[in-house]
Amino acid sequence: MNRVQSTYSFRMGVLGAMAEARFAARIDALALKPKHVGLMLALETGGPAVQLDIARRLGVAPSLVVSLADHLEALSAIQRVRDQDDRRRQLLSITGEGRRLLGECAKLAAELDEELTEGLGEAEREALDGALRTLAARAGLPT
Amino acid sequence: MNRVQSTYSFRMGVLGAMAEARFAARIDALALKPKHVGLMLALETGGPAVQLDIARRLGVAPSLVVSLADHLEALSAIQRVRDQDDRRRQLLSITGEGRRLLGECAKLAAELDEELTEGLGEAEREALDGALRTLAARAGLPT
DNA sequence: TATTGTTATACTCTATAACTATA
DNA sequence: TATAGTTATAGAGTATAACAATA
Repeated sequence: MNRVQSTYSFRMGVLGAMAEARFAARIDALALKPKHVGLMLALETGGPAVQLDIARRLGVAPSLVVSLADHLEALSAIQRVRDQDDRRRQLLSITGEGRRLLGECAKLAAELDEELTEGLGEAEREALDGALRTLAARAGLPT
Repeated sequence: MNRVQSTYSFRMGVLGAMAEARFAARIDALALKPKHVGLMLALETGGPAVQLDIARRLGVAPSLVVSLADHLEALSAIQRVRDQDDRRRQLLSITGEGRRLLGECAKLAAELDEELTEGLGEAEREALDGALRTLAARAGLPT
């Protein structure tokens, strides 16, 4: 008989929520939430973009991008530049401070990785890494 | 240089949120949310329990257990029985209907697993399964 | 008229605090 | 007085809808 708790979906959902909660706790000191990191990451890897594009890439409502961008702009982590050819558009781009913050986040995430994968052997850890990389790429996450 | 997007924490968080959202969409037709499944699972694997214990095991507030249990009771998926030795306590236990619903959830989760791991080779899939099983056990998830 | 961004509003999820009943 | 459960209230996060500026 199949059991819910032995599916990839269930374990991934629960372990993923744990990982996100603990990552969120760590970046809280930087005044960031996971979604802010996602937005900065989209700009870093995809280059400057208008808000509606970001909303599509992140899979969130355009109105949410407004508040995320407001917050990041207040932190000087991104810039909003009005497009002179089409003045309705705001071009978002990451700043040096944004890159610095992403670096801090990377450090914290790497530390967290150590804790989270503590129970795994080296081979198991590499296998997990490989599988997650494949799935992330297939899901369209930034590489 | 370290990149956020190549950490286990980041990938796990994003992929886990995707998995949960898609699982939630599938069980919606059964009038269930992921937390309802978690509660039934706790009763199925741990046996009958009082509400405060469930709250601790699920890591949620006792008041949330009330509404989750109300809903599951209305579906006849669980039973609440007043403890005669200590009439403040309600003993929650899963019913036949609850087990049937868990079976449906398992079927839906297994189907979803197929979709989610579509891009993986057999070896990669098994490696992922092994690593997630280890991590789930270490995190105290039901086995 | 259509589109981009913004603001106003509402909904979902969940926690904290106040309350009821039992102990 | 302490504990189990419940109800009332509040906050975070996010979406939908109305709106303003520009095309």
